[in-house]
Amino acid sequence: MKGIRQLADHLDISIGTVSRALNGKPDVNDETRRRVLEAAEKFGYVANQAGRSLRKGATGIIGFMMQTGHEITGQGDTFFMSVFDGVQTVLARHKLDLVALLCSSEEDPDAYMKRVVARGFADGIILSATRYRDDRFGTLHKAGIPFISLGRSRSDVGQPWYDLDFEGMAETAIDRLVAKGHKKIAIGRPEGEINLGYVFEERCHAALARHGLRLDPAHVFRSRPNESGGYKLARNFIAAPAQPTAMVLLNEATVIGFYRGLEEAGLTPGREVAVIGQYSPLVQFLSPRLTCFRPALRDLGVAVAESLLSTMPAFADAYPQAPRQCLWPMNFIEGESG
Amino acid sequence: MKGIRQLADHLDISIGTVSRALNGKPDVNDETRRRVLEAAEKFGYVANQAGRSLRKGATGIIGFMMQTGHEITGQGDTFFMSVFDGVQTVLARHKLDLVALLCSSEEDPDAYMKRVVARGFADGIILSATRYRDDRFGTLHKAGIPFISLGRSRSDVGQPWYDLDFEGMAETAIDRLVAKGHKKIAIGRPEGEINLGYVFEERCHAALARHGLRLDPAHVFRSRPNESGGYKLARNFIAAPAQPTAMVLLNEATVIGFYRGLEEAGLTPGREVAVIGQYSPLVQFLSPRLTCFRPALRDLGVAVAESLLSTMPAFADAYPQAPRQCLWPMNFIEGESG
DNA sequence: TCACCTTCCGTAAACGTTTACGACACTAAT
DNA sequence: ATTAGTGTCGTAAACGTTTACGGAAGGTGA
Repeated sequence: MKGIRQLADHLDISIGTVSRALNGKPDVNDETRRRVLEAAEKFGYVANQAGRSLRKGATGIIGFMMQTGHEITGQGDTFFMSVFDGVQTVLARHKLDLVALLCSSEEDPDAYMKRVVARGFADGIILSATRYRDDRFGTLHKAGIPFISLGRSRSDVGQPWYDLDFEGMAETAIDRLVAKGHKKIAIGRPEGEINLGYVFEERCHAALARHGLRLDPAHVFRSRPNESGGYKLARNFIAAPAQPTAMVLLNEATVIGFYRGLEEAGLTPGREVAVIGQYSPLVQFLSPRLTCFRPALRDLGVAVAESLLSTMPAFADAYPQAPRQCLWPMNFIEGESG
Repeated sequence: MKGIRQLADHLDISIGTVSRALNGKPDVNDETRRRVLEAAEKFGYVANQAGRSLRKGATGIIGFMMQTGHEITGQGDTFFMSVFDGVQTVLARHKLDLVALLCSSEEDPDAYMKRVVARGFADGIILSATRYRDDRFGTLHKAGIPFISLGRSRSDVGQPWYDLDFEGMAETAIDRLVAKGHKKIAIGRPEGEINLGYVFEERCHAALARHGLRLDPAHVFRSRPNESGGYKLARNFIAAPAQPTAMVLLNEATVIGFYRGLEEAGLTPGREVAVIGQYSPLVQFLSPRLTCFRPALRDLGVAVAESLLSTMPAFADAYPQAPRQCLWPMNFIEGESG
């Protein structure tokens, strides 16, 4: 079955009617519609993507941009897969499809975004791994393509955004550590321009100030958000001046390496050193169990998708009051590590 | 800049010439081409996806199909991201783009594949998470769409495939364990219809037979390929009849839970129980370090992409001798666990 | 009977490209 | 002076849909 032409010929009606029947337009006889639907099902006919989107000016596709180098944000697969799952349940209601736009580590993300936009690849975009300065915002804004960012940036252009509440996490973690008597608290943040590092450091700084403490610049550690980054971080931590007694980390893989580094030095998380991090499925299988913060990721995906659709004229009606911005809460999970 | 029409008007030449200039066709004056390229760059013009692929009958897109539920294969993000990276370096040579086709956990993978095919979404497809029986092979084969599978299936239709050499891993692991004196060796395989479980069990069975040993059916454990699956697996392992002394696992997350389960029972990997698994970036940060098998994933991506392109008429010339099938080697890494 | 409305369907244009074809100007060879 | 060839470009058709428009057939009310 090549196209609508063949389907129409087979049914001995015009392609116009076939198209209307398939798209649920009102002006087609019930019996005719039934026949068309039946034949389409039988032959496995599905409208060609290119033809349809050329005519309609819309693709029916929502793109989720990710970078292929796997050490950008340090969010693991379960993170994205859970978010995707939530996004898809919303998109399915409108027959929209989700695809992941994979930007190679060899291509500049800003240039990649320009290409995607110019080609008219997607009707809406979800951004991740947002940087401190991020040209993708401007590109999408200028092109008038609806988008939402998972993570903020200094380059915000008034688009909707959702972000994990690392600020709340910073506050709660610091409060807890201070209450436990810690005075010299260190933090780890990802290398590079990922925006959440800035947000996190700033808020930790503020939270400590509230308690009359200061965040020693020598106690702000940058590392790649992976296991070996965490391992090196542990060595730097141990060798740091004015030895800190607690560490707040953002990333699961970093925690693994950090644990190992401590262990090799004869230190145990939760005893000599307090460690607090972000939840991932493996943290409860670490020993000692990690004290951490856990966001509801599937629900986040749902909320993000609804917020995006609420900015798209074709779907906005269905989501009259989707929040445009949100700091997504992270639940505290008490472990043994801090 | 809306389209080629506007670009042509601005340059005061015809759209045909603009198109030819942009596409590197020979019959266009050097000076004219320069002007066109310059203007296109200046205005950020990129050919519209729909128009182009409608006319050409090709999209310039290669799709990598993944399932959104994150416990299908148990391969983590670093696995796919590394493979993607390799695939993209090859695709970039031909101006092809890679996108991940995300099949929702609520949609049947076979039905999803049918939709993708009928819409004419991609020029070529890479399949992952192949099942024992997998209708996607038939769908793609009938539609005549070039594809390759990362993993085999009983539903193979003569398409190219690449697969990690779990057979070699099984042989080597079993040989090693037997040489170390183990007689009762257990294995873990993923739940469900993922094909590699079948392959792996079969080969372990054969390897043991070579040594005059048998694989006790009670020592073949099925689990979800995640941490809690591995944890439960440890409890089952410990309670198993005719207590086995060694375990061969396929998946990194499973290993984490398995370690924890053993530890809670006062058992140490590499002492009371031998454990062998698959590499992931975190295994060297486990304690004791995991004895494991490591595939070169980026290179695998390169090879897979080249094999796929070698079956596509438009690109086949560049890859005259890409292997159509390959069991991708996994390097042995000696650890402390077995 | 006529006018008017409704229901259903066919016709054809439009979406933005690529490319086969032919036209034109010029050069080179006969 | 004719022919053939080369280099460059414009024209228009085609790709597979969706949809505005109009027309035919039938029903309804005056």
